[in-house]
Amino acid sequence: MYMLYSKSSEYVVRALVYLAMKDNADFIMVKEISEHTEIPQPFLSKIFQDISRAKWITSKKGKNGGVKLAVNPAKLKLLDVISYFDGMQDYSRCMFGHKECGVSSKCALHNKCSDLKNEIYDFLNSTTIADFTSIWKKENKVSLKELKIF
Amino acid sequence: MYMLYSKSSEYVVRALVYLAMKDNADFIMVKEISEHTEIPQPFLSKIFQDISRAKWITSKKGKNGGVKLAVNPAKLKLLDVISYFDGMQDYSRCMFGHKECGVSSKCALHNKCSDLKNEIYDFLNSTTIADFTSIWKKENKVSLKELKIF
DNA sequence: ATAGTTTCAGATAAAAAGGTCTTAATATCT
DNA sequence: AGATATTAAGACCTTTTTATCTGAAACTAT
Ligand code: FES
Ligand code: FES
Repeated sequence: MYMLYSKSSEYVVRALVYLAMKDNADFIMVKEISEHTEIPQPFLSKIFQDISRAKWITSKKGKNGGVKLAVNPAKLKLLDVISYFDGMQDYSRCMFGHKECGVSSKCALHNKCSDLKNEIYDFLNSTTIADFTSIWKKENKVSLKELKIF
Repeated sequence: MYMLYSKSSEYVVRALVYLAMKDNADFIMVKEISEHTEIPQPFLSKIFQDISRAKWITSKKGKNGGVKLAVNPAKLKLLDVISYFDGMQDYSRCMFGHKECGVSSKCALHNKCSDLKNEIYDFLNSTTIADFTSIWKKENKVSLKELKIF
């Protein structure tokens, strides 16, 4: 199955959204996140190690330890998250690698392809982790502002 | 790097477009296709074996042998090609696998996500191999009708 | 201090994707 | 018939991705 990003990217988005929905005062155990997001725990640990290096979270060992967001989720763009794990895509490249297309002339689909790529890019570039949380928060009877994170 | 399909799918689209642009009277050597499309020859052979089973091409061994389209490229949808190699995607699933979303309530992005997925789906479902050939053909001073394929 | 808890770090393993090679079969040409 | 050309088939290899395991380090509470 192929979508726009790797499994690691999907997982980390899911995990970060979970964190963004919680009160950011306490550290949250990887185990808890793993259970709620259905991400294999050892794999999630590894992913958190990675983004800990990127300073998106802070972690604490030992009792009452866990992980906690270190950045404002409203500033964490999907594009950044995905690029961090999968590398930056070349959105100017023809989706099917026809290299003749666009050089001296264009295929009939060139503009249609570009439009689609642009929409994908814009979505990933304009969407943040925080964007996913809004309605869910309401359901949980907690609003973003009530949480006063950052 | 992650796009919407596997390398095999990308390759086969490129190869099929190349075939669709040629006079369909003769068999064309895999080697020639490999060189023009910059697909590793042994890998391309393998792919052709696959789509030969699917009856999209016919092949002939021995001198003057090669491969040739067996179906009208205007009937070969990208979605079919990609599904054949990568399996059918679940376009209803949340892109990030948040399973709570959409059940009792939706996240703020639900509609935006759905729109994007739909556009991807529509593009793949409405585009055929033949759609890529039009302008290139003109460059090569050969029109689709002149070729009289099918 | 000590015991218990939890992440850190790195090694390792399993699975999937991408790519190559070799031999056999088949067709054509002379 | 024999030589040559070309795909078929499948085994094999490599790399990347996904996932797991283990021991050490760090923190807390008692
Ligand atoms: S062939 Fe890809 S955009 Fe024209
Ligand atoms: S969380 Fe994916 S569409 Fe709402």
